[in-house]
Order: sequence, then C-alpha cells, then structure tokens
Amino acid sequence: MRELYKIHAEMCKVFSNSTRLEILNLLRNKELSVTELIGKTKLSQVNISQHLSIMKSKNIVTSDRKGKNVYYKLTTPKIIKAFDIIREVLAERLRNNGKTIEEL
Amino acid sequence: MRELYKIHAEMCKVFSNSTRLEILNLLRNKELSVTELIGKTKLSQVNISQHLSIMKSKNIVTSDRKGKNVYYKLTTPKIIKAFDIIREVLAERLRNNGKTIEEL
DNA sequence: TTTATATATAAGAATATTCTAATATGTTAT
DNA sequence: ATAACATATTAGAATATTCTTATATATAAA
Repeated sequence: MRELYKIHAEMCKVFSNSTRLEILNLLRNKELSVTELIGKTKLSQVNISQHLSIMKSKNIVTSDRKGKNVYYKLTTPKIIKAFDIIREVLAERLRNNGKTIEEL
Repeated sequence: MRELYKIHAEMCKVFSNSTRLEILNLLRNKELSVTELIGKTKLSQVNISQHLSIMKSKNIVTSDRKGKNVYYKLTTPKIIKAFDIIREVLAERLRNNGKTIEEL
C-alpha cells in the first residue's frame, strides 16, 4: 500500500516544475507539435523535448508523429482537473492577499 | 504570468513525496497530532516533523498546539480533491493492467 | 525545579533534478 | 543522395531534496 504513495508521488513530480505545468496548460484543449510549443513558450527546443520526454515516460502525455512533426496530447483530461483545483486554491489565496491571477 | 506557474509548481512539490502524501491522506478527515501520525505511519518523529514543517511553510496544513501536543490539519479540502483525482488516474491505470489498488 | 514527554531545528552525506551545450536521429523536399 | 527542417538524446555542472544523527525547545507532571 505504501507502494501506491510512491507511484502517486512519481506522478506528482511531473507537476512540480513550472515549465511542465506551462506545457500541460497549453495542451489542455488540443494537441500541439513541439514546434508549436516552442512558439508559444519561447523555451528552447531541447528543453521542451526533455520535459515532454519526462511526461511521456510517466504516461501524462502521448505523442503522435505526423510527417516532420510530433504532436503531443494529454492521456486524460483528469490531469487538467487536478491542475485546475490547485489553481483555484492559489487564486483564493491571492484574492485574500488583494491580488488576482491576472496581475501576475 | 509565468510567475504563477512557479507558485503552482512550488505547491505541487509538496505532493511529490510519498511520505507527505501519506500524511496528507491521514489528515483528510480529521486533525492529528504528531504522535498520532507517528503511530499510524511508523515513521520517525524527526522525519514527520520535517515534512509537516515543509507543508506548513507552503500553507498546505496549519498547526494548533493543545497542551503537550501539536495538531495538524489541512488548510482546505481541495487538497484532498486534487489528491483523489490523481488516485483515480492511477486506479484506472492499474485496472487496465489487471491490478487493483488493494493489491499494492 | 527537575524529569518526562512531545515537537522542532540544524548539519551534512547521499541522491535527484534542471538547465545548457553538443550532437544524433528522423522526415521531407530537391 | 544531400540539404533543410523537426525532434530526441547525451553529458555534466549547478542546484535542490531527502534522510539520519545530534540536539534544542516547549509543556506538563512530580
């Protein structure tokens, strides 16, 4: 049973990096190619590929090559459900401090 | 706006350790003292205090001293909502592999 | 005020994560 | 076949995390 906490923690490690969260948020509605992700984030190609590789190895995203491009998408919308709950908590806290998400 | 992803990631770091997840799961319904947590987990006092300290610094739990004991509880039930969504994803995956959570 | 019980903090070795730079591989067009 | 474009992998320095050991602090009981 303690093994389950380890697997759970391994999965949450994916969410513990801001670059990966940014990528996941971009993938919330539609699949995107690496090139598109580069364009939207201004991050380096290498870095994005590395993070996508990490997320793929944890089964958070899947990839699909279409010609020269490789498209990535979420394996389940529940990932974004969890993402959004944490955002709600953060938004509440900011609000309590007189700030809004938009200000950041 | 990229700042928000960093705060979000900081919060998720709390969930990226199996011991902390175990503690959070024990705190899901009721507040517990450090001694009670030691009894339920068989982890060392120092280790539990350290993890509680980390979670307190990230505002995931709050503490309340009552006599000799210090009781900890979750700051918001949304923490457990997010926890449970990830568990659902893991349970689905195990099921697809012909296993159940109970087996672990 | 000393003792016992409960909890917290500090220091440091072992381990893990992240980014950058260099390079490799895969696909299409010429 | 080779050039151009898209993506993946490797290696390593810098940094962060985790656990253990030792010790400190806080409260209550004797």
